[in-house]
Amino acid sequence: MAVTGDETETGTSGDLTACQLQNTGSSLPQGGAETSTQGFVKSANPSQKREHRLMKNREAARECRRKKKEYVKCLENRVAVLENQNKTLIEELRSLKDIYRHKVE
DNA sequence: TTTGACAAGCGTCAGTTCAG
DNA sequence: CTGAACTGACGCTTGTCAAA
Repeated sequence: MAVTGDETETGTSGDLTACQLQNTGSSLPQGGAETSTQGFVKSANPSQKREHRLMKNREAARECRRKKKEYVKCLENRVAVLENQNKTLIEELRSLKDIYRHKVE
């Protein structure tokens, strides 16, 4: 056996932490250099404010999609690893059953 | 070559969440 | 309470591919 031993190691425990989507960066203050932005927002006229808001949202949407894509890829990885692990365990069980049967006979 | 179906990516809006 | 960030939903554009 030891067919997929290496893969199990990269998978299970690692992916549990790697596949987190919710709190990876969403609630972080994103850079922290908001002072200039705030100054701008206060002095800007409504159409400038709107433009600024749209730009911010555009970037946020892009980032959101990037994170989601990464998360999905991570989950798919995890599925592959677990499927391999499952296959290995089934094989192992079969061979143990076989050994047992020969002993009994 | 043309055309229709499909997937992927994008921008925008609206609703939600959270820090200040 | 308010402003900023996040995200689901919607419509639009673009690229790819198989069938005609």
